[in-house]
Amino acid sequence: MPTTQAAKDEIVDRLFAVFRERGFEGASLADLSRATGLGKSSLYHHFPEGKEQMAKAVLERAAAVIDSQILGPAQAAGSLKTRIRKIVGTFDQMYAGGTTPCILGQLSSADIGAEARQNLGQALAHWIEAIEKLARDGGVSPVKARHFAEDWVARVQGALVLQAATGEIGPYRRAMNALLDLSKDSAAGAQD
Amino acid sequence: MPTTQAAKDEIVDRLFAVFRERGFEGASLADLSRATGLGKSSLYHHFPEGKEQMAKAVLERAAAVIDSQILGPAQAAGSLKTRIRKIVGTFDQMYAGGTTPCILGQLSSADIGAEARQNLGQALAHWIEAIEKLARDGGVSPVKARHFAEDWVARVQGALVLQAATGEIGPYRRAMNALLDLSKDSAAGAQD
DNA sequence: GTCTATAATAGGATAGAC
DNA sequence: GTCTATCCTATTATAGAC
Repeated sequence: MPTTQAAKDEIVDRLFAVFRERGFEGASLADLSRATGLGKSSLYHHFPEGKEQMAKAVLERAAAVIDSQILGPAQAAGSLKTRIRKIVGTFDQMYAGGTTPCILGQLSSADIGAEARQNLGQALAHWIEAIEKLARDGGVSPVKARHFAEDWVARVQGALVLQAATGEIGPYRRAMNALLDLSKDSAAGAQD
Repeated sequence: MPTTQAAKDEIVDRLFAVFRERGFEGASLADLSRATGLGKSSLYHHFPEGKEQMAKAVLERAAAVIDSQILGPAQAAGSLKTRIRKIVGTFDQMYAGGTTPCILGQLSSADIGAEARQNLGQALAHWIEAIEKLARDGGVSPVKARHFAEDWVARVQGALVLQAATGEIGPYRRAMNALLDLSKDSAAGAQD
């Protein structure tokens, strides 16, 4: 593999952006070629199985980012408030303050193949796990923390849908605030 | 217009189902032709501007359904509890108990043209308005009712995204329960 | 590892008969 | 109002030179 990992990562990043904006069916090879600066044939050199393999790589990357930027920080040492602030900052970057779609939502109902679908599921599962950890550390009971996490992730996904449809970012902002509230709630500092 | 309105409605319903399951780019003319039982040329007879016009018709229908089945009942006479129960029942039908995508979410980031996009925005706006009314009748302050409504609609949209990705319907069910809770909350029967 | 060129096919759309 | 036949373009994908 003469190509450096960094160069490959760069390619995947560009593909990531296209799939995120246009979805799977909406992203043509011409789009992907333009975004990466590579000819179609070069794309097939890197991804012999075509678009499905590109989507798989993009979702692998998404899962890796969630593990390192969300789940990792959620489980790290430090005060709950500090961890949550860091994570909210990461979301704001990922979603450009709530103005950019989520790759997971965009590909959630597309024909991306079984392997890519598994990456998608894992990324979502780890995201939920991270929020669940934060809620538990905020003193929420195990069952409620699990539900809070699932519901909060749904809320973010939906907020991004509303943004795409109407341009409004209020729902996204309030979702982020609801996460920040975890460090202010209930019987102060229950577990942390 | 020799075609009966009922027949046209039937066609739009079939198109509706295809766009809902496959999205705009994912729905090919072949898919739409198969689902309606009409040849491509017949589809163009009904919708001379092609797919965009079909999407527009489908979203007009979605807006009409929301007006008559959600916003209407929300503003109707009757106890808050009864109205909410009826509306939740309608959602459960629309989304097959949370197992079917929402046409509004599916088309929210697609290239559907300005007119169709306006129908989409109106459908969402009326949906939010309906929930806002319910929240107000449940005794929630105006500002909070507005936020509750936007956030709840986002939550439902996101719950359907999660369902598509993972098959889980818990988030959808809990969202419906959160609406039902409006008639159980706070200073009993504040406004209703 | 990237390119130009070229298939091969699917997709959107139209013409014209019935 | 629907059909068959056809068109044209975009799209996915491959071959082979550099």
